[in-house]
Amino acid sequence: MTKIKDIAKQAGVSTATVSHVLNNTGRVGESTRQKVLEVINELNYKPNKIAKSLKIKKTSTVGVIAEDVTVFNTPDIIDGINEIAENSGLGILLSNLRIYKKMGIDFSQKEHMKELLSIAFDEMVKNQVDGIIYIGTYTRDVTDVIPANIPLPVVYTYCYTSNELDYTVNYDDEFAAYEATRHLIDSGHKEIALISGIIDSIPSHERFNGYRRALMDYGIPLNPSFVKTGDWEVDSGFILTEELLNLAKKPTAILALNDLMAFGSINAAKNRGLHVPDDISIIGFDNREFSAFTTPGITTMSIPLHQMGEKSMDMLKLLIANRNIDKKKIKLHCDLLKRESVSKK
Amino acid sequence: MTKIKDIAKQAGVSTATVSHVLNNTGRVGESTRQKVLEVINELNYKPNKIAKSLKIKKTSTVGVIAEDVTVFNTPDIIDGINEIAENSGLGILLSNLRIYKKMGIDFSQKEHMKELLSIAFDEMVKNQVDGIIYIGTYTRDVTDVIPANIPLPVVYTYCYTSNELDYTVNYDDEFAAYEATRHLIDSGHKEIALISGIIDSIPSHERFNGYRRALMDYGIPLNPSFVKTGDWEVDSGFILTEELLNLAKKPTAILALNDLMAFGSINAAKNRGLHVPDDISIIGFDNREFSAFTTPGITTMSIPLHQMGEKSMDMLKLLIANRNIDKKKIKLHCDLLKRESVSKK
DNA sequence: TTGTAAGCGTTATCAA
DNA sequence: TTGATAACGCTTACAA
Repeated sequence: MTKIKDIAKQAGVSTATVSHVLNNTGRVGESTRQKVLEVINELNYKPNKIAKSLKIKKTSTVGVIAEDVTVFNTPDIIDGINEIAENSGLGILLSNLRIYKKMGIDFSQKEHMKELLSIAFDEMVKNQVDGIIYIGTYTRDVTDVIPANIPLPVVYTYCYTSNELDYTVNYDDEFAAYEATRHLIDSGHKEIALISGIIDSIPSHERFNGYRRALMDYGIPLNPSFVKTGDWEVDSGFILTEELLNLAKKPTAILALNDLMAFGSINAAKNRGLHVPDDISIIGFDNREFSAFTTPGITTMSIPLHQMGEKSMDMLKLLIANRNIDKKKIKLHCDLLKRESVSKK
Repeated sequence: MTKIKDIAKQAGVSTATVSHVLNNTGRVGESTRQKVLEVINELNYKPNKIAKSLKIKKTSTVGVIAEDVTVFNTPDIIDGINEIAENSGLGILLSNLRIYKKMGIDFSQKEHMKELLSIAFDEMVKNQVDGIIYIGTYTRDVTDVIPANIPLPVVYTYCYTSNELDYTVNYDDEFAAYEATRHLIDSGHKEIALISGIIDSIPSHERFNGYRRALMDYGIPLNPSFVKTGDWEVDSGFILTEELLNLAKKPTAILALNDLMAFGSINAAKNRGLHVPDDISIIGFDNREFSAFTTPGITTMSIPLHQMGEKSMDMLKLLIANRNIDKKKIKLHCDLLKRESVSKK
């Protein structure tokens, strides 16, 4: 591999001079610069970033620790990170924990998880990355599972931390659910049921609050028998919708807190001979790719994944540059994506 | 940041000794080893891999250049790469070209593309990765767009190269189409139409061959009016299926060469009042996530993405270790995934 | 078994 | 405007 010394020799200058033309550190005569550039080109020289990093104590690469790249939210977040990184000359060192593959969504294996995270963060430190972005797979509190004393700036996205000093980028669950509910109300619905995810999850909680607040704002009493608790999976959407449809007073619309359950919900309605949305409107959450392909297509809340990646990277850049950050916790808005599963009442 | 020198001083030994216990380079007394380990732990020392890499001229990280991480095939391939890398202590430096975002599937912008690739590969070289895996977004020949003289081992996956010295990992399009067609034949169909992708694409070509060979093997004459050329998008599946259904002699089954067109095809059939699969069977290709959520679920050929990642990484490891490789071109088999869009005739 | 010291390819200080 | 050289943190002869 050709190195700076070779260039220097060939061009008849010192390594210092070569380094200066390479980095535009100024103070080098035009003719010398031309000569050096020429030789660099001729020998097809590529500067060794490892050596440079060692010297300047900065790698210009950021670590991205993803709990699982195969989960639907992750690729778009990474894409957003990339968009900013690319424009800033930053590289991405990717660590894929493969958590979903290794332990499903059973986050109770805290010790195992702690171990994995500890290794992943250590690896980033050893590789001297300038900062780290952590991408969760399900929005939840990761505080008791992340290592203590990480000697680098970290931004957490698609997950929370209970430390108010941590930097996080998320979307606004409460507001999104409010908007979803409001869309149903705007469409003339008053009997609006809710199919929630597992009860002790942050999104379930927040989204329920949004649902309730929307009903209140529009003077619609919350009917407890309209609130069902599922487990985020298709089957629970199906089963709970059947329960809802067995009620003496049936809902005219259902807010399912994710697209998977919305899909189950649609199937249950169809199964009862009901037409969606003519007989009953159903709205989902997440804007999973498949929700454009169901019959009918699912009206849903779209999570700003790409933007979450961008914001995370923006934040991390500021942290790396040691600049002041006004807001440590960012919440982005979701967009209502209208398809065919909701109609006017 | 604490370094080897600090450990040495604190433990009262030389840096050489510390290095030896760190790397198990043997020849160090048990009591000294214990003492050193103790100090390392106490000072929470993390070896600087940059310095190490510079010295040993090996980074133990591989570069992954993905044309677009948001395209459906890429995350699973990366996951496969990761599984092997993780077990081998290899890091992943990720370069996301974002090609789909930047130029759609218009691969005619060769010059722009060449430029992007040249930068990406150069960046990997500068970062001294030990080898590179290139992940395409659509199976095609990338020969005239990849840089010349890459001074590192490279494995190409989900794309081809016309250089017989290059290493590639792909799936067997011809065989997969053969299997798909055979499944239709096994189900009693004889009037089997084909909706192909754009004509000058490798998968279209190969899959057509598989379709033809299956018909031949089972003594079914190929009916030219049953062969339609689409563009991989939903709409073309819809339109071409309408054409097929307007034929005097209609097919009883359709092989759509991707799930998107299969979806369009199903919609066209439904639109004509036909029931899928009772009136007409439709089989897709790719096993996109959404194909489990359509009505009916799409029977399709599942691409071994994860395994492609694994094989690519296996191959790259051998190349890095300078070991002999018997097969430069690997083709993996796809699996038939039965859902509800095909029935016995 | 342990220590000394050169060197990996850069950058940057200081002197010329 | 240019060059000589120490230093970044580690590994690894080689010597003790």
